[in-house]
Amino acid sequence: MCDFFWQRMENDQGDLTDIIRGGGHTAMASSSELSASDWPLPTDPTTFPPSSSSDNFGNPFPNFQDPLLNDFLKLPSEGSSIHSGGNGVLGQRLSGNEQNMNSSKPCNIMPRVGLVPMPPGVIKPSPLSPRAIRPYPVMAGGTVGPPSVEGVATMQQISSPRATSMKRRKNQAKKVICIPAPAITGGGRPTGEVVPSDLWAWRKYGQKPIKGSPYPRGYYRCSSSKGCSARKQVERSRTDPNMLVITYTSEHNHPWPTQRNALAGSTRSQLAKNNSSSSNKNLQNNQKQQRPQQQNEQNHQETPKEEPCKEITNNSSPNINPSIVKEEEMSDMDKSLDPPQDDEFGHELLMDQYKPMIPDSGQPDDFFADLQELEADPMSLIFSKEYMEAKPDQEEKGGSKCSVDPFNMLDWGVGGSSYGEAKKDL
DNA sequence: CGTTTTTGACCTGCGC
DNA sequence: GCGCAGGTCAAAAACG
Repeated sequence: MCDFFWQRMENDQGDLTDIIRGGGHTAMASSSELSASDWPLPTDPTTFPPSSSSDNFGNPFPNFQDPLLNDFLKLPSEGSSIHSGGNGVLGQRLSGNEQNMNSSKPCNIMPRVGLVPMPPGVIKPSPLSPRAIRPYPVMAGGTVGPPSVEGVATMQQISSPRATSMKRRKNQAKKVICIPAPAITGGGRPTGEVVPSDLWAWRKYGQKPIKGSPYPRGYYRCSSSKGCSARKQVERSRTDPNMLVITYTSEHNHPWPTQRNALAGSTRSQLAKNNSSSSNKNLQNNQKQQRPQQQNEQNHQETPKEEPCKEITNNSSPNINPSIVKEEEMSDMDKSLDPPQDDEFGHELLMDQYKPMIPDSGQPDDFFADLQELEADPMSLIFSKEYMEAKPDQEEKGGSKCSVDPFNMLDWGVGGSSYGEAKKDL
């Protein structure tokens, strides 16, 4: 399965632009605060080791091997990642991200994944941007740089990193993922701030309005590891606000979820959002000018990475249609792996798949245990919540198969979000 | 104290 | 060569 993907990657020399689209965006378009963590994004945690072959180099995510990821990246049933026909999304050029959105909404069970090859020969060099690395002396020398990233050293040796990075900027291998985005509610203004979180810790380092798009694009850098050059851009589809276009660039050069001790900043907004409604603290926060706008928005749509867990935890996820979820997993997860036989939400499945995959993550044994605990409810809960909110829309929209999609993501979500959550807690 | 988010400025690539 | 657009930097502010 993922093999296919990887193969393709190799074939294409990694110069791929992969577009993975989350299905049923419309459904997801709930007004709820979809937490970032709700979105399982590709993570290449586990195998991050330098094992990556040179072939993968061009591939921003050569190391992706974790089940979740694989699943995430898994190709449509046909297994043809590039097929442009199926979902309106597939086979479309990256440059036209948005265009992807335009196309009809995928209604098949595995519509979410679409892969688009980048022009061959484009990225052989290194997807890494020297510039990106610049801040990290360690890597700058090209000596300590992430072993897995061959190009890193190379890139770094280039003088005028910035210039270099720029040159490669456009040619840089990217992986584009389209997922249903939290709806912009309450006339919320497009901020592009709704960023799904994945297993990695991302730090936002910039935001820019994109011409032609009412939604700004957020630039995120992996903060899990200082030397990590992994980056991602998050923006809403101009054509379909309900869709989030996440573009991953470069790869993580460190073992997965390095502890994210820095909750300080990250949690801030989330908590604020969370509590904003109820706690005194919130009042304070609200009163504080601190990103008032954002908070407001976030309350509705933003990505409270941990929020979901906390708030939703209590809600059992009756709303989630297990069958749906399962279906999802069957379609995705299963394809690559054994049939999910897990709890209703397939948590176990994910967990199982995950654990083994994270050999040297350096995470404590109880790491997963904790994750599982966190995992148990949160995700499903989150989604359930989402689902509830989204449901109306779905029905309104005709209850097409897509309507169910919100949960198509569940399979990833379960893994991704929960892990993300867990990570944070760790 | 360490980290994140925000945001204006800077730099570069690209098209004309 | 110029201007635009995109990507990144870095300082300030805020949070736990």
